[in-house]
Amino acid sequence: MRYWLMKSEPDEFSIDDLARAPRHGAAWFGVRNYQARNFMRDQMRIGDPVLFYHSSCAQPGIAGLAEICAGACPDETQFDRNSKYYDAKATRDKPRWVSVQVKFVNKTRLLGLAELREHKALAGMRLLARGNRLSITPVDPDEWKFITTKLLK
DNA sequence: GCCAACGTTGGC
DNA sequence: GCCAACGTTGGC
Repeated sequence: MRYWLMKSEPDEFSIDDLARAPRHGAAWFGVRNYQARNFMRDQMRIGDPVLFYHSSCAQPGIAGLAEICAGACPDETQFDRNSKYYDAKATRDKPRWVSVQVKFVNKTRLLGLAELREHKALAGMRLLARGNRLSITPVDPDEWKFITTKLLK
């Protein structure tokens, strides 16, 4: 089992939106970065726990917990000419982009980016690495444990 | 809005 | 394969 952090812009899709999603969760579409895609395609498994992170907003930080509830399948938006995620080079035969299904677990207090940076135990987090822009990053088990049992209790 | 950092594209 | 130019991310 692996742990993940997934970024979402709350204006687009927030933890509250996920909480309102159906029982089978919501499709995580629109990822257009190969590294992030490969994480979804090759390493994510059903049941993997997820830190849900709000990015590009007034208060960036961890806003809740989620869980992977279905594995990678083609991201439908790549075929949709009307979508901002449309990719002319993707075909049904050779899809480029995948999405996974994510379901709500619970909302947490907003654990802000500045606060995350205060803790030595989290200094190695991929999220916090200089220049990191990846929207999906692995989280070490120790980091997961520290965040969920120390910072979010 | 600014800007640092990174990813992608495309000419050579 | 190199690398300049460009586009995007995302915190501030």
